[in-house]
Amino acid sequence: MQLRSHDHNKCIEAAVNAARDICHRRETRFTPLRCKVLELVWNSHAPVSAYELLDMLSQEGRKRAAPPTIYRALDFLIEEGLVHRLESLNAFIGCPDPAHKHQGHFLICRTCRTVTEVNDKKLIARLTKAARLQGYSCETSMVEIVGLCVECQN
Amino acid sequence: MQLRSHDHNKCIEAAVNAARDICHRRETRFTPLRCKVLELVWNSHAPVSAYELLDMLSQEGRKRAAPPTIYRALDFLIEEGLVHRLESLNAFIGCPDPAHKHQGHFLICRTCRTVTEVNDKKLIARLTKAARLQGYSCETSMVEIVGLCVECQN
DNA sequence: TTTTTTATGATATGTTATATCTTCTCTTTC
DNA sequence: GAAAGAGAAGATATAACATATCATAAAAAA
Ligand SMILES: [Zn+2]
Ligand SMILES: [Zn+2]
Ligand SMILES: [Zn+2]
Ligand SMILES: [Zn+2]
Repeated sequence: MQLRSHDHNKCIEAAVNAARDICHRRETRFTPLRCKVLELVWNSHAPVSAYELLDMLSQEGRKRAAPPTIYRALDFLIEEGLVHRLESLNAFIGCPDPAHKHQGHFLICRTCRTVTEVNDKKLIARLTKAARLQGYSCETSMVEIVGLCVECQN
Repeated sequence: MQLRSHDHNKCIEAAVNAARDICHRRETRFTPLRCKVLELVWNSHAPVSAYELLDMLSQEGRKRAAPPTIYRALDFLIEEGLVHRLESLNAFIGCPDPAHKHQGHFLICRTCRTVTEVNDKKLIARLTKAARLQGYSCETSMVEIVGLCVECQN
């Protein structure tokens, strides 16, 4: 999914609506703070750090929040599969397909920082196999591929 | 490569000898400090953090070193492919095959913390393909798989 | 030897994340 | 509706991870 020009408000709205729906079905609490943080995460298709989110939250008219505020909200959103953490960037990004829980795998453009989530069955199969060949089980897998996106290759 | 009982001094010695050799061929400087840090990284087959290395270094009779000391040594060792960084653990581990530079992929046991490096051709091929399917190039890839090692499955 | 380069030491600070205790809010029970 | 309980958010402090910058030392080059 590339950025190009698109109505990003729709992206945000869709993400929030999906989240509300999912949490309602699971009977977990999609509170105003958690909703606000999810919106902020979805401010762009680029990953955002916890402290950037804190700054954004402060500029929303609220009084300055402390780090635990944002980390707790992120913990919830990650637990519900609404947000993923990018280990190599210490940053967070909204999941475009939160309905079914999964471990996200990511393509990161080193130039424009756009991140695309992939869900490649054959890749997952190969990860499992590579582990099994060494006698390991594969419970979760973190995959972050850095390269150039379509746009930046030109 | 599993741990079980083995003569770990041989592991350390082999790693240091290989490093000395590689740096000599490349005409890069395998200084006493860098050698010491490599030895400390190889103290076990589990990942070790930068600050743990600092503590270990202090207990070697040297006066307390400052963080840049260890980070600079690690930067060198990583650049030379002698050590890899585990992004999801903020930790470092010795490379068992430093002769040929490569991006390491890792199996991490969530119980005993043992880490095994894998170099799976088919996995690398699939990572490249998954990226290309989205129009991305694949320059480097971080793969960290968490599960249980052979020992811990029993 | 003098100059230049590279490595290390030292100090300060920046960035990311968590522990802990308190307060608030909402729900349940009486 | 009041009391009790559970979960969320606020507040404060601190831990854990990492880098910028300038000074000094050691090694290599001229
Ligand atoms: Zn968008
Ligand atoms: Zn996802
Ligand atoms: Zn060993
Ligand atoms: Zn390796």
